[in-house]
Amino acid sequence: MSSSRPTISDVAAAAGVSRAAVSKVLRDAYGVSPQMRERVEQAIAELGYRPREAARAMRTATRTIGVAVPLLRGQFFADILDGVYEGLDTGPYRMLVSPFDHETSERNPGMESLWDREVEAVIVVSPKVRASWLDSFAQRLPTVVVARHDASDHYDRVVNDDRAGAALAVEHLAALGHRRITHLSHNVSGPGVLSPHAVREAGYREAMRRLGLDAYLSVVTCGGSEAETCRATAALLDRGDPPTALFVGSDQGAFGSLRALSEHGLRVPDDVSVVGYDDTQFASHPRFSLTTVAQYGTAMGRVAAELAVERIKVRKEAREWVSQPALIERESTGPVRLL
Amino acid sequence: MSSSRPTISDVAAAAGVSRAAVSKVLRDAYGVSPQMRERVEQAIAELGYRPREAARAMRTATRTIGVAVPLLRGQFFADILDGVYEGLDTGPYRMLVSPFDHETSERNPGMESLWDREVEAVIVVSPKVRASWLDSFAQRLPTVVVARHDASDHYDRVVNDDRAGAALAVEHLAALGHRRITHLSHNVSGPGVLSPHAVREAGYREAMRRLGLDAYLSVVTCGGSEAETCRATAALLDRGDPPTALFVGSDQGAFGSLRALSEHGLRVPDDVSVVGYDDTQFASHPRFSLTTVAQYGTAMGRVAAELAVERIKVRKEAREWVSQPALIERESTGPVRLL
DNA sequence: TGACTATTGTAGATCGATCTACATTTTTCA
DNA sequence: TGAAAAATGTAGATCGATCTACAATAGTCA
Repeated sequence: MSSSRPTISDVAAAAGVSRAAVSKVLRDAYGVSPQMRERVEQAIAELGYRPREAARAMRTATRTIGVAVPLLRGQFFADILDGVYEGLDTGPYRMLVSPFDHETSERNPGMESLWDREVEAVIVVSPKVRASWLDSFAQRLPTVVVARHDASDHYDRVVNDDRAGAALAVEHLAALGHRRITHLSHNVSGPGVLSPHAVREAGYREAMRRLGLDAYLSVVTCGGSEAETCRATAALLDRGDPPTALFVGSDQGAFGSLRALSEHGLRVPDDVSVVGYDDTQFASHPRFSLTTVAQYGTAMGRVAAELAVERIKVRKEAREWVSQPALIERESTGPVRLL
Repeated sequence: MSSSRPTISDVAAAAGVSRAAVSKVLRDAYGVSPQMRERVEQAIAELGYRPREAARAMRTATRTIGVAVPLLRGQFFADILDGVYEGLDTGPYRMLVSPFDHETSERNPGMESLWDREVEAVIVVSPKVRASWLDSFAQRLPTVVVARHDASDHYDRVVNDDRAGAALAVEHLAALGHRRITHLSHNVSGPGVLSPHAVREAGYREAMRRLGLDAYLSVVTCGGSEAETCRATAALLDRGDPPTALFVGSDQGAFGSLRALSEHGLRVPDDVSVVGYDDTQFASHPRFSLTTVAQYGTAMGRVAAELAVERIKVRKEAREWVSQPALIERESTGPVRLL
């Protein structure tokens, strides 16, 4: 009582009824007369009472879905979060976000913290942790993994057809006459991870071969930040014999490449064509006008939310949902320059 | 037991000790022999036991600080979240994020949901809700409000000196010879809110007057998204007599203005100079090279975290921390064109 | 040895909700 | 009217941790 948080007992005392009666009102349960409801609701309003989630969680499900994401830089994560929010907004589930920074290949602390808080399902973008860890986690708690290709009998997956997406990019560039197409890949994950970037790289190699461009295969691997990709691109340009086109593993990275090209005094697309991946917000800005492969992050988030809810309620077996990529042509790509 | 989550009793049974003994090991409390610790830890590992936060919260503080932010679009929010994470990373407090979308002027559901979860303090970016609501909330739970200027005896504030920031922008443009400087303000909040945008607008007016440019005062108000600011800028340009310089209330908005200028075939800075606010990631990209006012969002987040922790532990009275803005000159501003 | 202290462990109350089982009152209708 | 059914309310167990109070055991030293 007094200065600390009011409890259900305080409300009961104020309304002159039992704790059970208040609980019934809170839960909209059977057996409450209009008069009692009235009295209780007034007491609740007077005291500013709100039930403690922790106490509820002792007896009932939390109606909460947890989302674990790497620290929130990067437009693509924001797209996914938006989608999850949308997907849950109309239903009874709330969303709780646990950002994490210290993911290792052995464990994901963001997911563990959500497990501690008894969320009913977890949606996760976890690029580093090994698939076997995710798998054992998912045996305890319904889990939807976004943007990883590892197969699993235990967790749902929402993933883009990155192989097809890479093919779209390569075919587009090849159709413009490019042969020397370098792929800047962010495939930096360790063992036990089948990342989208690994699949994009495989898709790139496959498409290049299919188009008879084996001789021009060229992959540079670097981190996915703008700065790292900028550095990697600069190094590539400093080597003799630079490519006429870049297929970069993300928009974020592509912006870094554009920075490096600009600093090298090269024009886009006149000297070098650039294709990104994700179709993030800035790609469409006229200052970038970046040709890119859309994977529809918001839709992926929305689907992840739906799968999570489904899995809590009824479905037993794991499912996979694949988003179909589309090429968005803009002005960062053009015909190869004839010598 | 069996298939559901293991409890402390399961661990106790497996280790052949009492529940209290396990609890001691968990809390690193006094009175545990090395042998007992060994046995208990082994049982914990075997069962994959992790204590339920909800059960703990019934008896002890949660050691959690909640962060409530509008849905996560916008680089500036991401900067703040990063800062909060950094600020808490070394201490005992964890961070929980509650994104919200349906903030009204009467209440902020994200903050309420954190209160339900018994976080020990709340850090919030809440542009819409009235100050009086924040004030009454803060009387129940330590609260740090980021990016609002409303005075309060109950919550801490972390805020930029927006008046000075606006002056920096105006002075910079005036020094380049601009007179017809229009301010695109995102000051769209209702009553009971003293937003940074309101203060920037006031700062703009004050600086213009101080510089003898009263006659050129011109403010256009629009939402803060890129799209809305783009539309507002386009409308402004369609009116006759367009300004030679724009001071936009945010980088996000400034990117929208750049889009509109580009679509109108106007060059920056040759035809129109543009200044943003926030110094977000993309402002430094050569494709934008946006002159802007830095307010150091990451530092603000870090300070907010420190204030929150301080307030939980010891401090009783509310404090204000003011970040000093700095002008970052880039290539989106230049001398006014002589006719 | 025996008294005192330190160490190691446990029993059981407690936190604030939910919810079953049951008691009491009111309504229905033969 | 009176018995059955429906409506309304409460008592008290319960969830899984923490933590106080205390018991049992081991160690110390006059």
